[in-house]
Amino acid sequence: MVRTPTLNVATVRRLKAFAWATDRQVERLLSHMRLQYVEKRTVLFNEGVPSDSLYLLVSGVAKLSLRSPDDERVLVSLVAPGELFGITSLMPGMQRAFRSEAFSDCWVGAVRPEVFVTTFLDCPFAEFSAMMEGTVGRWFALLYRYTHFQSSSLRQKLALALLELAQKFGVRDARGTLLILKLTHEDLADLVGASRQKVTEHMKELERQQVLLRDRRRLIVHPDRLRETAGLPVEEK
Amino acid sequence: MVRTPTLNVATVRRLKAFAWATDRQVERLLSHMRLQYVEKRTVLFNEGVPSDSLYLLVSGVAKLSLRSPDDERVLVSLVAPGELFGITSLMPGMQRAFRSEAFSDCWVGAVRPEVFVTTFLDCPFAEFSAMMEGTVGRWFALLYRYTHFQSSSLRQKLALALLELAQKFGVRDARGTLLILKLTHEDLADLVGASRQKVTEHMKELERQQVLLRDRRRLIVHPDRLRETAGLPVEEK
DNA sequence: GCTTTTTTGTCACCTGGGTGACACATAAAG
DNA sequence: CTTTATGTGTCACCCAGGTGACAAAAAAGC
Repeated sequence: MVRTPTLNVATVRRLKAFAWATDRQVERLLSHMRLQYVEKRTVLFNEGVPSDSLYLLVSGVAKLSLRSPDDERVLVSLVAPGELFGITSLMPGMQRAFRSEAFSDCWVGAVRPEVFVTTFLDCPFAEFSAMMEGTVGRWFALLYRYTHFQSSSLRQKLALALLELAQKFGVRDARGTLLILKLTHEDLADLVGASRQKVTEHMKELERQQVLLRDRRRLIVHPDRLRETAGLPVEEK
Repeated sequence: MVRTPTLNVATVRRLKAFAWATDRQVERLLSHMRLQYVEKRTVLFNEGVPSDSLYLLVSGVAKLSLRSPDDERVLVSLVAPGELFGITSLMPGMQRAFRSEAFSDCWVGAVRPEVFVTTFLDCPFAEFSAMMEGTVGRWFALLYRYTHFQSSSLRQKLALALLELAQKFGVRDARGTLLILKLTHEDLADLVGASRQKVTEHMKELERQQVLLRDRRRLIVHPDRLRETAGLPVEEK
């Protein structure tokens, strides 16, 4: 039989995530928090699902991971007691970036992100989350790329990097998406952490396979095919 | 001769970072923004320095990078016009994580983070930034680790990962920092993106070199030596 | 305690990608 | 239009780390 942990104001305030909060705030938060026991190996949420809750790990260890194309699992991070996780819920309409599961038996508190924000910040949730999106949103894109790099071949890394560049610097063009940037192979090599020579080889190869083409020193990429070579699920519109 | 770009309310509102803002807010922001021309290759800020400004890239391309232990440079990201960067300034006392320099000639607008936050959110900056710290702060730690992984050997990756674990799960102990977690070599392998066998080999090696030791299935690490093997500057207290 | 399962340690062997070197192409500078 | 610098393409060679296989050691079940 498992004993429900006491989760009172004093306990919570001892967590570093709440050191700066007032008693009243913590009190309000607790009154809105549903506490749940999560048994080892149980999945709390999966990557790709809508994110509607923010979690506080009360005890135990939680695990954030993702599944790579070749079905290897990447362990992104281990969450310690006192940490907040499931932070995508603070950005509007964002899906969960990682899967979360209990690494050991855990007690987890869940709150709606709106409650969390309005408790500590007295400003409308929508404003806060728009601000988050505009500022830290891009860090997520980065984190996404890097976590996916972990288990990828150079080809896949290149595809992933070019995809990100296409989103940022691409304009539609008759032949695909034109990158309005003059990038050298060396730049790309620095971006994916590889040698210039191998980047050259793979770029040639990608050209041959019609994944991209070059007009002068401008790249024109084909996002769908890039997504495919990166091993990502092809996005349906 | 370079022409100063017109930076009026309409222009700014067209940027996706500000699509949701009101005219009055944008107006206020602009009145506090110092616009500057940055020539290609010029460094705007270096990693490790205190971060006191938030930047808006008006035109051109900016580059975020870092220098790895072995002096390779990792190109972390390219910033597109309309994006905000230098976001560490939104978290209290945080240092710049990356170096930023102009990838091409740029026009850049700088604002104090307090102005930015109070303009769009009408809540005190201190509260906002404490909230940021508590929520997205850990994502930064992750991003930090992953960007540094880029140019590291397995040894260094392991050291980096263990260092992060020590910060989260470590308790001081007569012999060093005890990790209150039972991790298998396979877990570590998933964390650093390597094979179990090689992790075993390197862990043995690290034990031999007194960087860590094992008591049963509990790890006791020596953070300073880890930092050293990770190739990080040793932290002076 | 004994048995089963999970981890650890260590091989021998293979491969993706790093390195250096150099010719060729393209762009900038004059 | 030349010259010089910078980027590209392609080698041959090497090494860190992946893979598979298996024995020894620890844990977990019973």
